[in-house]
Amino acid sequence: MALDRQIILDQAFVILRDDGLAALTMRRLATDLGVAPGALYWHVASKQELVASVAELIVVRGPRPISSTDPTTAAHDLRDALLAVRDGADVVSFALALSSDRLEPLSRLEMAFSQLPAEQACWAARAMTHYVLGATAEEQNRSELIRAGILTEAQRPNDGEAGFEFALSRVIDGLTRQ
Amino acid sequence: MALDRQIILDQAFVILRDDGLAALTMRRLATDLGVAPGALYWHVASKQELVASVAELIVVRGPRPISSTDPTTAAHDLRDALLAVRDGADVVSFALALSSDRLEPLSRLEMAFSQLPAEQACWAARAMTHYVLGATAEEQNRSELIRAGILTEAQRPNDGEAGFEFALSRVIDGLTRQ
DNA sequence: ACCTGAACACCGTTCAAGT
DNA sequence: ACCTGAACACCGTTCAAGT
Repeated sequence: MALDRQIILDQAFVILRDDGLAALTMRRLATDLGVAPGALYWHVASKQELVASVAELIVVRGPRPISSTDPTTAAHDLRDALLAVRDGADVVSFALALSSDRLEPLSRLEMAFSQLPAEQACWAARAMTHYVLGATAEEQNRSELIRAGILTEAQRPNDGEAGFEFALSRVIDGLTRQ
Repeated sequence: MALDRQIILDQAFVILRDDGLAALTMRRLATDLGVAPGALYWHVASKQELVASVAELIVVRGPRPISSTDPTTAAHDLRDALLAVRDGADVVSFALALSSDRLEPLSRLEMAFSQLPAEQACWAARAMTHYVLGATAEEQNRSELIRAGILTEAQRPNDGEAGFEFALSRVIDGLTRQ
């Protein structure tokens, strides 16, 4: 009882945030909710659909709402939202292919490039999203591998922050120049 | 018999190229090679390590070797190598976090930005790689979802090629400008 | 309408035992 | 040294049957 779609999504978000994608199984989710695994399928079509919905939560519940006016701010907002959840970038990457429309904070992102013709603004927003997702995914995947004892802390390139800032400003410069 | 590491990697590459990441299981691989699943573990440490090694093959066996002089050419070379294998972008993305050193065609990519100071050249090469990986992964994931009947052909944004070209030239402009 | 119990068809990995 | 057989501890998903 008391089981509904929203409760399932909330708990899935918590599992992902705290324990990562490998821990987000239908069985673990069911156990946490005190229910049989099959019960979930009354409220959710499949694990794929569930993960896509959790991706929406990641992007919506970030530390700051994603700016729709300034590209640099928006990129940082997105990045911080991804970093707040383990494997956040991988999850949002996947959801982007499945249902880019439903990730509305990301589709609104083209408004930050409104100085460009509409079509180019869309392309620019997507390119910036791909860059942020790619860079953040590499970082997070590395963190997971370190946590699993497969990589050592020393193998992490310590340029992380500075490299991201440098490339981000250059990429945005290129995308917005006339 | 006649089983060795290279034969395993070759067959894994073929499975991935033709049938995608979901089909690349240790059991399918063993069956194709006419061997018991356990036998693979004499030659390969884990599935993770195997997939990382296959990522190397993807990048090395592309239609054209990846240019180490011109960024635009290099980006297209990389993209075409990824597109030649189902789920190629996802696999290389993962391998990048695990062992960026071993993907030598990608680490050589910073030579295409040798006009920049060494540190910035490295950052620029990585940023371009992240962009190409992100853009290609979205495309390929969408293809997989269409093949699975979850998405329809109509839901694919038809701007694909033009959007990639536009953003790529802008991104490279930004990364290489003084 | 909503959930349980139990099954189906899979996974990656390990390891004694064989050759 | 290299492989088999068989198991272990999992998966996602389905579906009759219960309430």
